[in-house]
Amino acid sequence: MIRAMSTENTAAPLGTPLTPDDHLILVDGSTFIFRAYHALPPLTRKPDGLPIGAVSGFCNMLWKLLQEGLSPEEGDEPTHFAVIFDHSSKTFRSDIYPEYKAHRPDPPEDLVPQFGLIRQATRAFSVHCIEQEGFEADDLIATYAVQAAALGARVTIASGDKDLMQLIGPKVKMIDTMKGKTFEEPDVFEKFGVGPDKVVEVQSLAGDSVDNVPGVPGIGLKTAALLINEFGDLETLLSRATEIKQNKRRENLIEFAEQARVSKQLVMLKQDVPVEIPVGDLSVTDIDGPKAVGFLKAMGFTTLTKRVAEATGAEAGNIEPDDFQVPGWDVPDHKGRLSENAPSNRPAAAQTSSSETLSVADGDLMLPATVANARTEAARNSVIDSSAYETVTALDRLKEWVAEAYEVGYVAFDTETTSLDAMQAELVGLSLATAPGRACYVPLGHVDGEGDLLGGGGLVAGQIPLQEALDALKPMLEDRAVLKIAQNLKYDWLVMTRYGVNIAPFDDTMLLSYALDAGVGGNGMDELSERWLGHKPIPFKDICGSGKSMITFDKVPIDKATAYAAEDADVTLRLWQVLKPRLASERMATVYETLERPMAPVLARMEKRGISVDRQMLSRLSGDFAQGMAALEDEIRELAGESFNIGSPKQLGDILFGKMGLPGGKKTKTGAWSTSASVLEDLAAEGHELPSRIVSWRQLSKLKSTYSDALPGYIHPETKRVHTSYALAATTTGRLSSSEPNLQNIPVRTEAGRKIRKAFVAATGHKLISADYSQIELRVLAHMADIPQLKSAFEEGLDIHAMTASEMFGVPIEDMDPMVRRRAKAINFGIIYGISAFGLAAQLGIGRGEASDYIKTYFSRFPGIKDYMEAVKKEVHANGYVTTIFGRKAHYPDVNTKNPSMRAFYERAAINAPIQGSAADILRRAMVRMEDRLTHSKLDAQMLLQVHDELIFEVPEAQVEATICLVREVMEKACEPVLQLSVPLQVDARAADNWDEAH
DNA sequence: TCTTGCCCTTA
DNA sequence: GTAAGGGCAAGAT
Repeated sequence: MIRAMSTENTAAPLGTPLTPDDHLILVDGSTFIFRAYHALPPLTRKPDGLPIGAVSGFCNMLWKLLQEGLSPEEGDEPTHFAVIFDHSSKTFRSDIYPEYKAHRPDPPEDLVPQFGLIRQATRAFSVHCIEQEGFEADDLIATYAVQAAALGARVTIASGDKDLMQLIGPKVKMIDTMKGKTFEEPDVFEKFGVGPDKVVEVQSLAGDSVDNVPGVPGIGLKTAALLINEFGDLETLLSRATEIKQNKRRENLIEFAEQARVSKQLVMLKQDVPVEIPVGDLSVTDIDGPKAVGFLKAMGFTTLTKRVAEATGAEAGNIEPDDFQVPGWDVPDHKGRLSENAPSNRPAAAQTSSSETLSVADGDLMLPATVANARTEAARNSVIDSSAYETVTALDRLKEWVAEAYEVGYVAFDTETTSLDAMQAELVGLSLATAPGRACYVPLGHVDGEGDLLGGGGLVAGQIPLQEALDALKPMLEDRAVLKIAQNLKYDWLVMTRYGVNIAPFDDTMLLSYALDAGVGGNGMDELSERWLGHKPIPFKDICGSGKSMITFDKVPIDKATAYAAEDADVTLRLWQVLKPRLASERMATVYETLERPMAPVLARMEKRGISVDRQMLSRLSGDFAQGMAALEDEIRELAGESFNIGSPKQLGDILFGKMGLPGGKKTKTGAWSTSASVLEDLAAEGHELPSRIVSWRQLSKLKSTYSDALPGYIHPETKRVHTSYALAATTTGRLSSSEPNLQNIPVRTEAGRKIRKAFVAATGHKLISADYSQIELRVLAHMADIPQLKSAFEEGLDIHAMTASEMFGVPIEDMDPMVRRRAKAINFGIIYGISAFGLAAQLGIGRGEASDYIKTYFSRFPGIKDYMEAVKKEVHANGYVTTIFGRKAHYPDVNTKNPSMRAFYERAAINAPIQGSAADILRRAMVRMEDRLTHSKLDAQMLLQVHDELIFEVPEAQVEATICLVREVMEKACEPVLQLSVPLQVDARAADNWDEAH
């Protein structure tokens, strides 16, 4: 219903003064225009080339305001309503201070022709459209607001401009419709530290860089509020400035007193504009349906036309579109010139470097940072309405969406399926978005909720047949002219490739976020949406439930599915608009384009291939482990004198440290005695039997539950292989992680553990090749910290730990005592981990003082390491992040905490990140190149797994030698050509029938 | 039924 | 001392 325009509304006759029963809404047109412009894709235009993105956004916002009003309370309908615009940029303020708003760039050229259209739109909606020469919209709003409030009427100002907050009072509130936020007196206090009556005083001191209001140098909002609260107002403060204690502040207040006074005149809104239209004349009138529809049709806003026609009862079919000329819009000329950049004419532009995309999308005149900031601002201010999406049930309609994707040049895309496991997931539907708020859901596989034995569970009627939909979508999804935008594309890529669709090219908002903000927070869609859009998307739980009662997406009613799924595409598109421009402005485009984006399809293919595991072997192992555990359990029961749950650290602690009275060592963080392996081993070394049995039992228990029992459950029913899932954006350093199952922690250290590894086997006629970097992190460290001894040791192929020991303790490398080498090895690892005496002592089982001495010795022998560590610490404290050799950033936002142990922790992490992260970058580079190199060499080897410094391939037996050779070359030259590492990279590679023997 | 703590596996 | 994922027990809900 159209409350504001309802015919029941008893509008006051013209000229009648307002009464306390009246409610005036004043819309700040300028705020609306700029937000509408930045919220929508820049290239939205009519077929004749006329840009109309801002007009569209404005109409939608105005309609929403008219339809919903401003407040949920009944009886708050406006009796008076107007949209106020700026007339021109020249006002009395530029006479006072020529620089006022002078540094503002001219409005973007594609916005200019839209100003007039937006005024027409306002009138088409039968809304008063107010502007007056010589005055800003703010002054008109101030005048009307003050007049109305003086008569006792309530006033609501719809704006995002904080300058208007000075008007807030008992009768006047402000609402930011984009943020859905209302501002009343307490909110002003929160923002300015003073009440509305003092806002002007504070602003005149603090100034405003956006409007070029100078203020007083060195005084910001906080200080200004402090001073005004102390002195009352600006004049009092200036006259008593000599009393200020802080030297600089006092001097500035005296020197810039006049500037502050000018600032006050600039920010103080004029409340006595001789308005041409009296406030009483702003009463609401009924909307003229046909008039509004005529305008909307002329603009080509089909959705809104339909809505307005429905709401007003206008017969849309019988109304001709308005026919009008836009002043200053020379159609042929602009069309011809702009079409160079028009999406339909740039098939190759879809996946370009981000700087090119920017210039195409936003005009050559805008700096990347300007675009990025504007997009961030616009995104935060936009509103997401998940009830406004379209459900596509007709093939023709789907084709129109596809056509729109071609027209725009990009489309946000998301799949809905029956499973989180991309290898098992069946397609249930997919969603598309071509502009913020413009999204749809295409249901394809929804079934009736009653999937019982009596039938039911059949496809819900009215869905496009799956194959027809895929046929309509496939060309677009594979076309290089359309950029596909997804959140975690690897998932959708895997699902779609199983339906014969190879998505390309693409952008991935999760990877954009990761390249820009690794370590800041999560990169999941819900979290990004809250962070960047201030919007919490519908939780998956609300749609499908959770736990045992969780339903698969195909059982979700289509209307609910549409709200959820289309919102995902909408949010993804909006996130892309915010994040993509930041690549250029923050110089992270290369990282994203070489280390992140290309990894998604590479990993997807690895996951799809999977690896073979020997189910029988694992089953036998489980039996063996169970036997071993049972034997140990008997012994343990005997030794403990009672039966208890060995898997419970709590019960074990009671037995060991309570009943048996053994000396407890470490405590856990909850204050309980630790029963960790190191504690138990210490007790065992003192001759206690029970702890050593526990250690053995735990080892078997771990191998059984985590590996031999669990792995067979991951064997895919059709491929008969195990398909892990790699997370590309889960670590702060740039490493991958693997889960379901985690194939990056398959045992290797113990004999029993290696039996698990033996169960990973090559297919018949094939071998597994394992190729791993030798000491890659120490090599990276030698390069980055520029340590001569380390570099020459690697150059000469020496045993690096022995060399370190020799350097530190002055012993010859030949016939070195293994204990001495072990100490040096621990120190080398410690360095990589951001060494502490505490940690080294724990590792080597020595005293803290001794460990500290080792570290001192190490630093004196390798002073470059110490310098490097200090430099990294300085960097992370100054910037909040550190970088790898290839420019990846790892953020540590909390590194400046005052908690000394937390601070030390973040510092160690920051020292480790460039080392671990650079090594991860090198692996990524090798992986991105590997497939092409294999193909070009006519090798059929398949990359299956990555374990941080190791790659596993499956290779036909006849190609083993050639493959090892090529793999080694690609890996060892992974830094080139952009970088020549100052140490050689060395790769060890072997082939065998199973992973254990290949390793 | 979900979350936290503990412990263990890898690089 | 760095970076991860996962199983199980026990406590929280």
